[in-house]
Amino acid sequence: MSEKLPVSSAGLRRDLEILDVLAGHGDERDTDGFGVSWIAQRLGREKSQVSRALRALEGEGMVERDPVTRRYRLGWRLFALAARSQQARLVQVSAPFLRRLATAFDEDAHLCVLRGDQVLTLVSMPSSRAYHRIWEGVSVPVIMAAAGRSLLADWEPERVRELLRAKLPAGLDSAVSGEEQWMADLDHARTFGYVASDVELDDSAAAVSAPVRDHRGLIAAAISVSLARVPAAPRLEEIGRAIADSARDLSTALGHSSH
Amino acid sequence: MSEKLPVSSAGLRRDLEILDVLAGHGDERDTDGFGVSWIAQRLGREKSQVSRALRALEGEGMVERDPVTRRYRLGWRLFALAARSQQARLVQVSAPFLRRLATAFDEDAHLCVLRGDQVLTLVSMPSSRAYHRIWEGVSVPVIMAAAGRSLLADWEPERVRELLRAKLPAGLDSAVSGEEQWMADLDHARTFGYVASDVELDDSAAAVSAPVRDHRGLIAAAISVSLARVPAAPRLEEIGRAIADSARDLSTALGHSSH
DNA sequence: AAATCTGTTGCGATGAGCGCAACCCAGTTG
DNA sequence: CAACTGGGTTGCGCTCATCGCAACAGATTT
Repeated sequence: MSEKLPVSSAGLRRDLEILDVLAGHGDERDTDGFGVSWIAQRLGREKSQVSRALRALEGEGMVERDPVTRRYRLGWRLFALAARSQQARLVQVSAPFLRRLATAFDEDAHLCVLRGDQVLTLVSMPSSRAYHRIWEGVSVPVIMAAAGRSLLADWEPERVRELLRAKLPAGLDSAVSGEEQWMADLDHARTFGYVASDVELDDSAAAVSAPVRDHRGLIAAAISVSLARVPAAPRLEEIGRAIADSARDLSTALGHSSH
Repeated sequence: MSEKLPVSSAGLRRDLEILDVLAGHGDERDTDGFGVSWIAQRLGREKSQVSRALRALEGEGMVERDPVTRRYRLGWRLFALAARSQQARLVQVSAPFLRRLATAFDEDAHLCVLRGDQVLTLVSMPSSRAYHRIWEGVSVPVIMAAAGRSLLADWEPERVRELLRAKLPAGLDSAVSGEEQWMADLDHARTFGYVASDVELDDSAAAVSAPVRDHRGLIAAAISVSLARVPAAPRLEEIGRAIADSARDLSTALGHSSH
């Protein structure tokens, strides 16, 4: 099982793989951190390697070790760094807008950005619903995410079609219709400032999203609200407009002077 | 200037020094990032080294490069890592703080988060008292919970008033006075970092709570300590300050850089 | 055009990190 | 008790990834 990858900085990649494991893979249950062997097995790496890497990371404050259970978790330094990243500002500015939406409809409201062909959720304002999956920090393929419609709204139609053809599930008919649906959705997002879509992977029934623009007018993020039940058409439109309004106000707060 | 330190993992240290520089600059002004040479000089390292390291970091999403100014700044991946583990870490890290408070005052200490308009208690640290009600996993309306004052501290006043008018029990006089009391409490929480309130549904006589902020600067939770007897004013203030201190330290441990 | 300032890259020497295996330390089990 | 299991650490040669220099390539400035 000896890897002969071309090269880059292998150490960095190893460290980041470890941090990714420690960040917990979405499933929230295991809250006590993880042990060396478990991580090593999960990554398919040598225990010794992981052990040494973790000690180094601990020395730098990137991870912490529970002195009694001897398990590792992410450390203070990582969080301190994250606080200084560009995204932190975006999050702070958007918080009140998300809160407003979350309480107005009592549904989860999210702020998402596009990273490559993945949609990354930066913030989730939870509703009062019983139990909810945590999406913060999680990436999903852009074509699977409701917010994807808003994030791609400004793309060249050709590029969108390319992406869809590469990524859309193969079934021919559904793919073609899916593609047309997508183009219509993007059009709707551009025209009305919001777009509704049924959601593929969330447990919600539908979602509405709206693009957020930065000071240059580029789409920097998307607000998305997931709906547990699909409302009647007029109500859906009303919700859509509310979200579009929020997105526009947020854009203004970010320095976007509305065209 | 060739370093001959004993060294453990030198690469990691180098990478983190670079990230620190990118994060650093303390000042919040319009930093559009830093160039290779500047960073190299600041760290006393070879340009080439820094250049290569940065490219690797960029490839992993730890830093991003402005395509026009060619300057680097912290990337999305740090933020995503932090956001993903935030919830789990909150529970872990808060435990010692809660325990310290619980033993210091011999009163129950709780960690609560906001879900929509409900307050959910994640952790309860029991005092030595005989009778102890279990709150973990229990949701109560935000306006009924002592911790609510801390959790809403960052809300815009209009939004709070909206919520109160919708939810506060109808009796006209009490509602109005209740509303004013609430706004005063929120003000107190913001100014002093803690707030005391008499409790509506607990069997305790009063409670003190304090807001906890995460790496994004958002109020992620509240520490609350319920008091069996209302102490004299000076003592109450002392307790409040202790809780505020705990909350501040916990915030720091979560990566909140107190601006 | 020369001078600077930026950032990237080719290359040989060398030392840091890899993987294996041995080891330590607790708990379990027979 | 000895044998076993599963967690984690460490000793040690071998190899290859990284270091630093110096040359290079663009932009800007003089």
